[in-house]
Amino acid sequence: MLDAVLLRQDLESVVTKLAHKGFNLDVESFARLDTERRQIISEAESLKAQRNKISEEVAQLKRSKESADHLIEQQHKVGGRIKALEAGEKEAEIAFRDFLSHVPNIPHSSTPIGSDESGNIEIKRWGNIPEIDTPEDHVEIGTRLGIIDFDRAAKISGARFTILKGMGAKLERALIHFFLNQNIDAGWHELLVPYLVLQNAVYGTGQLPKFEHDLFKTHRGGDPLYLIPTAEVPVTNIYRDEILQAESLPIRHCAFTPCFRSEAGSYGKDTKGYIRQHQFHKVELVAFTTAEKAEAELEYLTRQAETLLEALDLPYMRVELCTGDLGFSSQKTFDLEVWLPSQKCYREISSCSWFGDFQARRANLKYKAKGAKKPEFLHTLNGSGLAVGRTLVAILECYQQKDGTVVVPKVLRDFMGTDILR
RNA sequence: GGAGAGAUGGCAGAGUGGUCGAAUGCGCCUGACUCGAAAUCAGGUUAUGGGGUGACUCAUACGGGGGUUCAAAUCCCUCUCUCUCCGCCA
Repeated sequence: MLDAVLLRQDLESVVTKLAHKGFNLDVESFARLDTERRQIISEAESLKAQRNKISEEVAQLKRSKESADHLIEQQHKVGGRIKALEAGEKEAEIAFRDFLSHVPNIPHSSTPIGSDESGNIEIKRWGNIPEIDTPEDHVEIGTRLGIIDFDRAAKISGARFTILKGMGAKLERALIHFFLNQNIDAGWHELLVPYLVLQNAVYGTGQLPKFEHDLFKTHRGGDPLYLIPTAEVPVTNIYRDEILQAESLPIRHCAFTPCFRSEAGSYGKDTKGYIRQHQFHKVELVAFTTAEKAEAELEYLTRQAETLLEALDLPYMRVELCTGDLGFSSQKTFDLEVWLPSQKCYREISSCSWFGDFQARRANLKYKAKGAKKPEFLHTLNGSGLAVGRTLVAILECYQQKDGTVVVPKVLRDFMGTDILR
């Protein structure tokens, strides 16, 4: 959520920046909701002040055993008006918050301006693209080796689910294990978190209210529960309603979770294979830090994800998203894309984002510097480290051999107990 | 699933209708004493929102929501969570 004060004071520049993100801010609605809210608050509060004053007088009269009937009568009327105003206040507050919660984050000043992904900027490429004359795709390889089964998965769960078998399942597990250990060794603190979360958690990271259709939803009793679309949701929310000490920052967490996405908006894209699934595995990196340290933290986090690809010797590219391709909550994002021989292009495998205080304001994540008068909102960042399924796809395709076998990346051989999948 | 007990400031823990944003202790900060430290003493120490350039001021908050009342930490309803016992279970 954006800072209402910023909008009030610098509305024009906010409008321009949001336009770069393809968002048209309704200036009139904002001004109206903002004024209405403040007016009703002022009115209600002055009445409450009056009520408190009279209550005080009543108390004094009662204490000295005098009659307070005339005052109590007066209070009756005030009480009724306060009740009405409070209802209006609540309504105005909800309307204002609802409006703001649909407004995306402002792109960072360093984010390149562009309208869609064609405006993204390549930052770097790493690794050698394997030369394969007629590459098989991971579906063919996995099916032939008997380690991936799409058909039977469809039988039990429908489209966009997959069964991994034997060495396929083990490879997925090896990657989870490898990613976690690498991240932990680099100082990221592991968390194992719930996969079902309350509504306010999904609101806190910004998937709600706008992107409800992307989420799987269930309930317990009357409370909705959402299956997490990424570990970002439970992990980012763990410090909600707390005030952290500035000296403890940055806090860096990594978490392995399954992720669940209904992806209603993406029908027709990647319908075949293991690229886009309703359920997939991911190891996520999440960092909390101060405004001053945040930009450096984005680089640090992105580098951590890159080292994982480098350790696996998978060729990748780092791309900076332009304003038009930036996610709802993000102000600056680097995507890491891995080379897929069958598609002859790079595909996203990690998205490393800096959210500024946008998520923190929604989730109420704060820190206080030593000697500071007021607590401030944290800056949050996250990125995959890495998406497990897509890494498995990249390995099958990049490490395929002419004889139909797949070489196991060096760093996974101990865990896999073999050098080659055949 | 059944029975019961709880939820108060950073922590511990008082408070059962008005003088309570809340005793007391611990912690923390500032000052005094000291060469310095400890001990001791004095003072301070929540957050959010509204108004004001500001000093400041007003409002709200005692797990969440609703109610009773002129007035609620305190009474009533409800939800959530925690703990104890029984049952069941991975």
